[in-house]
Amino acid sequence: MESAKIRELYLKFFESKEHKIIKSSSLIPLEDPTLLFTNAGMVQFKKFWATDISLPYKRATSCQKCLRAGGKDSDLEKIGESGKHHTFFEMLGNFSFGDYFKKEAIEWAYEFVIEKLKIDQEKIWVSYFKDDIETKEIWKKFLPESRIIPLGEKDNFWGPAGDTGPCGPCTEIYYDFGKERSCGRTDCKPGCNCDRFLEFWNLVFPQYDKQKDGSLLPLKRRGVDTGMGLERISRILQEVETNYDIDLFVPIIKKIEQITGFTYQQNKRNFRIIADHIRGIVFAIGDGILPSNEGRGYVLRRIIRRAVFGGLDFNLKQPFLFNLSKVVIEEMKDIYPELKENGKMIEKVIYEEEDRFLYLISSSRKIFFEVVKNEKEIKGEKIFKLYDTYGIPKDLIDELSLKYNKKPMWDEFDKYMEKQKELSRAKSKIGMKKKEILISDKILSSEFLGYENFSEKGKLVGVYQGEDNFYYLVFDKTVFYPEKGGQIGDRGLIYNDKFKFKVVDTQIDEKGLIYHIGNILKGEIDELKIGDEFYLNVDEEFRRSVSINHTSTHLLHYALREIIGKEVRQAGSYVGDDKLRFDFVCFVDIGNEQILKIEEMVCEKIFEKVPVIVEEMSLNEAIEKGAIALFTEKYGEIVRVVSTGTFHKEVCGGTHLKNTGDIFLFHITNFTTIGKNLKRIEAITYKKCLEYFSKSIIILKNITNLLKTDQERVLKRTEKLLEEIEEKEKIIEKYANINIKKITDEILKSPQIILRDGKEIRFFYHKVNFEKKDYVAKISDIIAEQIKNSVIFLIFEIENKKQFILKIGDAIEDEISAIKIVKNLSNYIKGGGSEKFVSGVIEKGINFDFLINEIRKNLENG
RNA sequence: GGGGAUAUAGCUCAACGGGAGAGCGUCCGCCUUGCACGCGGAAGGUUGCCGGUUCAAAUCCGGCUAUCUCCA
Repeated sequence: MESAKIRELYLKFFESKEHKIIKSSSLIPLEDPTLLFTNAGMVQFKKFWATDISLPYKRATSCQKCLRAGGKDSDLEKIGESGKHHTFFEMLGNFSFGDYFKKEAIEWAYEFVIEKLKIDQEKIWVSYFKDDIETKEIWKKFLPESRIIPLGEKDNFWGPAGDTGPCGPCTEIYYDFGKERSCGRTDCKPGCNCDRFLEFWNLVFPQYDKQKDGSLLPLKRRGVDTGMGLERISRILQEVETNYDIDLFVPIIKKIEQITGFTYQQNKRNFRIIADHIRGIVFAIGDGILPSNEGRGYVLRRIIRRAVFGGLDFNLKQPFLFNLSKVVIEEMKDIYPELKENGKMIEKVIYEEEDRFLYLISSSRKIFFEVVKNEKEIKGEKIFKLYDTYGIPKDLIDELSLKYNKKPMWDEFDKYMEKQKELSRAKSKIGMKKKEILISDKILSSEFLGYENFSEKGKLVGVYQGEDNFYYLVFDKTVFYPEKGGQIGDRGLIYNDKFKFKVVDTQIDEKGLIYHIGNILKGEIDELKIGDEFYLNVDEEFRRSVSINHTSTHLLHYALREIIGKEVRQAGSYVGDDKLRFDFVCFVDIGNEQILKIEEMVCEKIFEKVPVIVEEMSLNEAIEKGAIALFTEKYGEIVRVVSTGTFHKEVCGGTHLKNTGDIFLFHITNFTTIGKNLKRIEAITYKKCLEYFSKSIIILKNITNLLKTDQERVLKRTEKLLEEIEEKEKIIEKYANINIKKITDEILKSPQIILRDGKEIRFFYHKVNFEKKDYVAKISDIIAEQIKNSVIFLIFEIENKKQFILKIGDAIEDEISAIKIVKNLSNYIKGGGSEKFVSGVIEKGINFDFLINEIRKNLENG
């Protein structure tokens, strides 16, 4: 039976049992910051069990794309050896939220397996959590007790996905490949690590809610959460050896064979790694993840690198992985249309990342030798440096070591690795230290009321003092917007009749506490009490400037997508009161004309006076309505959608204007490329624009006045002037050279002859009138060139500092060291340089003739 | 979020705290029927940004920004 058929049968079967078919959610878990990737079908439904929000449906079924590559249940390292693990896979599941429970779940599962998949009843075994007798009793209706196996917590107590959330006992369904595949032990049964039994469906009965401290609370709504790996069940039904032999993998494997010229049979491990990873890569990029050096992007980068590394054995020496993406997209595009939409981008991203990694590998050899030099045994510290700093893969270190007969000390390496892990764990938890001064026993999150109001009364719930000596005040309610989503924190005043506090910044922590950071203008910190009431007043002008810039940022985002293309992806932004900055990923070149066009389009939308409307809705609804969601910040259950007219919708927590007309003016001040495929636009608005324009105009006027011309001709005039300056500089250079020659000739006339060990030295000294060290140095060069046994001492003055140059001719450089002379005379002159050339400064009040005499003494004896 | 590394000419990179360089590329000239090669010459730099130490900073110190990399 084809995989596609199984997928369809499954969803249809549960639809017939009154389940709603729900689309697979993104690999980025939108509502769960504890989770790196969506790693199970239940992720998008988690909230339906844990909270009591209203349910859109009580039963659901889905085919969910999943990635297990980072975090606690990473399968990344297992890929290749076994034929049953994947980083990317599809999970079929049916779910109940406070509706049906164990009985129906098991009955339907049995029905589906026997009736629809037509699996022989004799082949079915199941396991259950040892304390869950209820489940055992239900299974006894279908299967003999000998094939119903109790297992412990490790195998049959599931969850949670991430650190917290729903979890509970589960029951697993196994396929029996027969005694001949057994390990032979008499107690061989499901849960045994041999090849006889393969688990293919896990039915979880969530009934607990795991808390951050590890305790289990009863779930608001108990339910059912099942997961059947599509690849595994396909393997069983298609009667093939491993997951990699099923119809979903055959085209990929074939394509790899075609590209590499090797066969799957020759190199199963690498083929599996590549085939598995390319699917994960394509789907991850398809969901908007890009390779980077942190977070999800970094995991993606590692997957791509592992795949490329697997391909190195085939001697391809050039990117190949990107060619495979087409196969995956072609195979999956009907079920996951986002792949087709992003097809070209996916290919390009993979190609560039491959190219980058191949470059890293080719430069690794050089780095390797630079670090290990002649050592036979490579110390752990050095291996660690190769791995940690330069990112050379462990396998490659082994390979290079073997080839050049060196021994890496991996035991030592592990110690360094362990140290690094501990350090990261420990440090990342601390952050900025704040000393508690007062704190309410009831820690609640601060309520933000500042979208509509600029002023509000609030009760004090916490006081801290930071390392920066600012005080941090927390209130139950506030109108101060904390820094998030690129928008900077509010400023303003907090006061009552005894106390006045100036807020210079506002921040929020992961619990949702909002800190008002600043210093005391009136009153004493000791007099504050929990529960004291204060007036909280945001600086309205400041807030307005920030809001102008935030709404402008949305317009800029819109214009970029219109003019450059929908594929531009926001990478970060800064929204301040003085300016705005917008970073974005973009694969094409952008010219100055396009920047002008973007600016024009933003201005147009300002002049059109378009209303800006803020609505609240669920995230799914927002996405369905076409709102852009960035996921750089944690979104709550309900999100704010900011619509600018009818043409732009964005999920955004920031503060905005009511109408784009209130921006008045918008001007792009800077456009730069800040990294590969990463560009940045900086812009100003309204008052800053006016300031900027009038300043520019005044400057321009002053320039035209100075150049005695008008605006039209000022550019040409300037160009001409620059040309003239260049010409004149050449003339100056020429005359300087003439002058230099003249002075040089002058100096050459009067050498002092000094005898040193019977050898003649010609000593030249002079005060010269140049204010450029280069010229003075040139004089000494010419003299030294002509008189090989010369010592030249020249002094000159720059900015009231008496400076000198001391130069030694080639013929006597072995006997006389300029640097040594300067050292001997360190009471009078300071400086340094080489043996042949020294420059420096003469101490105040030192007589020239005296100095000459001292140098002469050095030349004679020193 | 934490650690390590890097930032110099259009590109790849040099330069013990002392007068900013090489190779490739670009432009001009020569050679050649033309191309490639070869020869000669020239242009090209705020040494990422800001501050500090010093007589003197590409170099040392601090901060910022960006990139690479490992970890969480």
